[in-house]
Amino acid sequence: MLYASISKSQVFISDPPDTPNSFVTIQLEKTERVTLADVAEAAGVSEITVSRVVRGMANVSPATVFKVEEAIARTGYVRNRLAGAMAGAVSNQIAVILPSLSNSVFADVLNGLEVRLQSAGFHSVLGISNYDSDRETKLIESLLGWRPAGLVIAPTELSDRALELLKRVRVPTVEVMDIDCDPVDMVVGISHRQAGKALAYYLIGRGYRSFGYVGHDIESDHRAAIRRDGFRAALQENGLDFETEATAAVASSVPLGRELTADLLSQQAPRLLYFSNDDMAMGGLFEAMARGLQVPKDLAIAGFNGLQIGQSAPVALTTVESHRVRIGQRAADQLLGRFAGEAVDRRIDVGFTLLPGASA
Amino acid sequence: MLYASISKSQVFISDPPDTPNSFVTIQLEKTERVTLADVAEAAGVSEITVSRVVRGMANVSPATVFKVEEAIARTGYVRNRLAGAMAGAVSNQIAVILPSLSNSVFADVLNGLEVRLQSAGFHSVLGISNYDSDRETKLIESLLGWRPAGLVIAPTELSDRALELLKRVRVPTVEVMDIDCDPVDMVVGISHRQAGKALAYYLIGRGYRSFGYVGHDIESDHRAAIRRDGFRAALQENGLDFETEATAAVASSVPLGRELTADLLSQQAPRLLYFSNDDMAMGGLFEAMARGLQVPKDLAIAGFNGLQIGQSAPVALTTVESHRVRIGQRAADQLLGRFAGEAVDRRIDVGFTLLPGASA
DNA sequence: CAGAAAAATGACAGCGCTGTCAATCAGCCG
DNA sequence: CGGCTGATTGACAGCGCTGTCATTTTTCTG
Repeated sequence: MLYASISKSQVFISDPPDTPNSFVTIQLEKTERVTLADVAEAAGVSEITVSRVVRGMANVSPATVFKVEEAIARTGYVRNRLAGAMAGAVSNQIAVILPSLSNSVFADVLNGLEVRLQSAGFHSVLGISNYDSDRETKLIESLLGWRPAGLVIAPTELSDRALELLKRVRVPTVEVMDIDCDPVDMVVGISHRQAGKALAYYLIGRGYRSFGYVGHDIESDHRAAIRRDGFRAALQENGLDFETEATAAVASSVPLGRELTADLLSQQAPRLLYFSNDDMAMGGLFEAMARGLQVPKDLAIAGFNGLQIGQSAPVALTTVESHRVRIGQRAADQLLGRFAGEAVDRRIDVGFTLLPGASA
Repeated sequence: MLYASISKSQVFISDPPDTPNSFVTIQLEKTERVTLADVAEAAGVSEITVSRVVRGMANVSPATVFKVEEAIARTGYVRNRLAGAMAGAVSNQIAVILPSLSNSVFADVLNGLEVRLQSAGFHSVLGISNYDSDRETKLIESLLGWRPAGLVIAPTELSDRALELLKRVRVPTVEVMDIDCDPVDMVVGISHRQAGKALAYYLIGRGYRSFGYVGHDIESDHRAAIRRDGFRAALQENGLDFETEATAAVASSVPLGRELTADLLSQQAPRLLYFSNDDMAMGGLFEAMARGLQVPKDLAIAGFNGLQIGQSAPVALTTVESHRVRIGQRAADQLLGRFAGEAVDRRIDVGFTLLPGASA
């Protein structure tokens, strides 16, 4: 029994029956891989001319462009960027390393990046570090192997080896998210410490004096830790501190926020709960609602990120908008500016926005 | 004024003051680009031997491996995969094309993909089609230019040109999300039509007879359209239909769900609202709560996707879990299986799971 | 310990494209 | 109509690596 697959390039053979189906690739045409040379011959011009047409360079006559484009269509040529990048032209790939995609935060950053990069003809090559410094280093090494035009990274903790790699493979690099650091090259983000402090000042100004903290895995998510430190510093400036803390060494999530809030509420709870982010805060809000508590009268809630869903909740979340999409966009702009030879700032603070909701 | 940047490779010059800062790259060492040949010389072996060590091939003696690794460390060699891929070894890049990243649905799929691909040593190269068939085609062309080892696509509408490209650049391809189609090569997902029908059957079985639909841009999101068609087909089998519909030609979001629900509720509303997805349904839930309506007594709500947040809401959402992360993982597994020469199924149905919540 | 098998290592030829610089051609002047 | 300028076009030499096959070295066997 022998039947061709739809792609016409493969055939599955199920005989002999005692062995599992084997997979065979069949040579269909002799003209398998169409190269520049094939197109050049078909068009009656030289390879380099075809190359110029493919790259959209200006110095080719309209008549020749027409001939070549026709030949490309006729031969079914597909540009090989591998060879192009090798031969000296730069890559249009940008390495992007993020800690996680489970949380919408980094998906937002990636989204912002993609919007800008794609319209400028670049592609992202992705790596997920999972908040693991070793993995981050491995990813940098592996991704730099493709000699990307640029690198965007939401760093976990750049190892010495990582810094060494970045130095060797000179590549424009943008660190994103937190600007409270000494960047290797460029950095785009906000000050998470200031974001934490600003929210605390606001809440103290609103009259709150009793605070609790509900957080996820602060060990790995150091930016969440910095926000908490900032918040706490502002409290301490006013002779206050967190009365209680509920944390768990796992990733943030709505159910985790709900669970930890439930734990806290079973004891005597503080007047206001500061959550490590909006996902957690939504969990807290839901738990309060489920218990029939009035927010903010019985329990006040504050988060971080300014997720859309928090702003649409029946009781809008008091939080800090972290402009994640904008961070991605600005990071892309930094790279594009650098490619264009412009002088760009090393440090871009996109700023955060306090969103005074109804929840605190 | 002249100060060196941290990367040691660049210098910012702010003089003369009337021109913007200019950016100058300085050649630091003559041994700029370390190649296999450099390492080979340093280790006293041939290039091909270094290549074997770098690629972790088995047929090199431990003593040689040691020598070479030492030389690599000493010279600071960084593997150039561009050249490697060119010279015949296959790429470790997988092209991934998704319609959007604004919605967590595709971020989840990407997350599932990354988990599997990364642990097998592959990277994703990303493209966002924005539900635009032309852009999708352009992306396919551009990404295939990198001769990736595989392609994963959540198709919008594969154009003839796209199919032609896929045929020419023979690349294992997995279409993801909806399996109600004739795949080019492989497909992994669920039947959105059946998902729509299943939910409708369940709700009819629960006694509901009055239905309304609240949806986002069905024109571009054809999978949402298919779910709606399936839902409606089940209604019609029972002599029912949507009594009202509220849709808007923009992307789905919680605020949109809330807004459209508010519009509907200002008229006489149906007993149950079926939302195009969970984001929209959360908006509906929030609007109902904000109005003090009892869910499901006053208004029943059903969605699609099984987002975590919906399951943590005070009134858990009745919805259909679409196993998005699993779709990503299985898609990766399909590719990895194909690379390993295994015979893999052309169609993988990961199945959906009805989540009977409290909202309907 | 000879001889065969297995393991380790290397020489060589490209992969497909583009940067560089030279060659050719068309347009235009006096 | 010769000579000059600028626009087109092309020849050539790699980019850095790996597949193939040959060669050398080591290990094993009777």
